[in-house]
Amino acid sequence: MAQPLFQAPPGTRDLMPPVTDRMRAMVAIFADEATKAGFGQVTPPMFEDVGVFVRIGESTDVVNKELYTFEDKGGRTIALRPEQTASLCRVFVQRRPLTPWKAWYFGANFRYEQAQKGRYRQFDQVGAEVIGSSDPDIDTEIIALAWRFYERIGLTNVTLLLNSLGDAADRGRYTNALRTHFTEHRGSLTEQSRETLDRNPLRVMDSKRQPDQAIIDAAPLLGDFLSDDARTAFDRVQAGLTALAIPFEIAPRLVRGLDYYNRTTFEFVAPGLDAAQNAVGGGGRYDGLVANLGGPDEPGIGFALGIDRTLLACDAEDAMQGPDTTAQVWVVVTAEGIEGLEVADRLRRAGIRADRTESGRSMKAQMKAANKSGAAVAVVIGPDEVRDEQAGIKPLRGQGDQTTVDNQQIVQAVQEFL
RNA sequence: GUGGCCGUAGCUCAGUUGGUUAGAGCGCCAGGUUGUGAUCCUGGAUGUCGGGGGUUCGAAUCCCCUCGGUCACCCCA
Repeated sequence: MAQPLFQAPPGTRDLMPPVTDRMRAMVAIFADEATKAGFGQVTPPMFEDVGVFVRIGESTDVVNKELYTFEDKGGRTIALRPEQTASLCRVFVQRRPLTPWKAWYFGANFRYEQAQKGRYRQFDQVGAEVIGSSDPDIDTEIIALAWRFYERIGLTNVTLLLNSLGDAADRGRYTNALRTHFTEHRGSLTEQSRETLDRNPLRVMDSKRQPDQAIIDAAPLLGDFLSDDARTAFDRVQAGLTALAIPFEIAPRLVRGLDYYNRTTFEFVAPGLDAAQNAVGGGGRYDGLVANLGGPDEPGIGFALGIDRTLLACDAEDAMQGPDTTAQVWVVVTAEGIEGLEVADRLRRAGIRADRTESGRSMKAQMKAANKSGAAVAVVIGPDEVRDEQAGIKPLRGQGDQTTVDNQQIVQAVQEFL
């Protein structure tokens, strides 16, 4: 049937091996890097009071049109999280851990969007946040965490784009300058950009539409609007990255889509990823968001990395292959008893990946399955072996004849082939 | 939300200007080898041709609607 009765909802996928194996390994590497850097894992619920996410900014698409919301049986308005930074800020406000608080996370996010390559309605991210410090060296440290992660998974074709949005006041002055500039050229802008201009002039900078490019190129640059403080901090971050030998590219027009960002913002782009969506990670400082959520006026910075997209980027350069999950040994049993179960269990307890064919199949069928599994060796047990309390040990690759060992020697005999 | 392309077996796909019981390869199952895989040979099973409606003597093929996939816009990881 080409279209079964039920399918995964649009924009969602069923992740299966080997993708699941690679993702698991990737998350384990991130966990290791984050732990080494002093971050603790935090797992907030996948849904929150919708208000938590509304604080991200009402002019962002993520909240004004992509939010999955529903009313629960208690009459609360709940939203599936579209990202986790706001959730982590809520955790901070509710739990009040000591500052600076360093937390990392992993999990699914949900956005109601039209799916395309690298973009799904449910997608996994790993991320890290530091709340309670405005030290620009923390900015560097957070960027370094992401960078070292990419290095560890073997992804080499990644570009770090860096910018500073300045403080709220700088941003306000800059936004006004942009509004003036774009309004002057309003007639030449695409219709979509004109709409964006009315909502949020900053975001017009993000347009990839050809007719807009000339006007965007002529627009004032954020760098000219930075306060001395913001400028000094930005310089310090650049010095830090240089000291850590982390290459970066200043992207004066990098304007990230979430309203809460200020000062340091960055994005990781994978040019090898053959898709329109080639930003594999991004983040920035969000001083003010915690206060917005009803907490103390603590600054914060963090990033999120898309697991799906990162994996796609890895595909482009054959990186992050994931663990070997093929069976090492196949247990072939044609006797009536339960020897197959027993031997497989014994091998597994010895740490060996051992599998078997369902009982009752012919020896030929079982050997075929053994061969196809990729196992290096088969343990063969028929009525004769059961009677003699022995087992046949048959190499499945290369040459070598089948040998016979005592039942108690099976694990040891198999190990010689691994 | 908008647009392009695409829906035929488990998978990849063929199917002429509409014309008999809709095909191939791979995979799967069985046998050749009554206790031994890979190669080889033989045989076998599986399709509401995504769904609904229409045109027609006749529709996988043409028309309409609908569902789904994919890529792109928008936006973002």
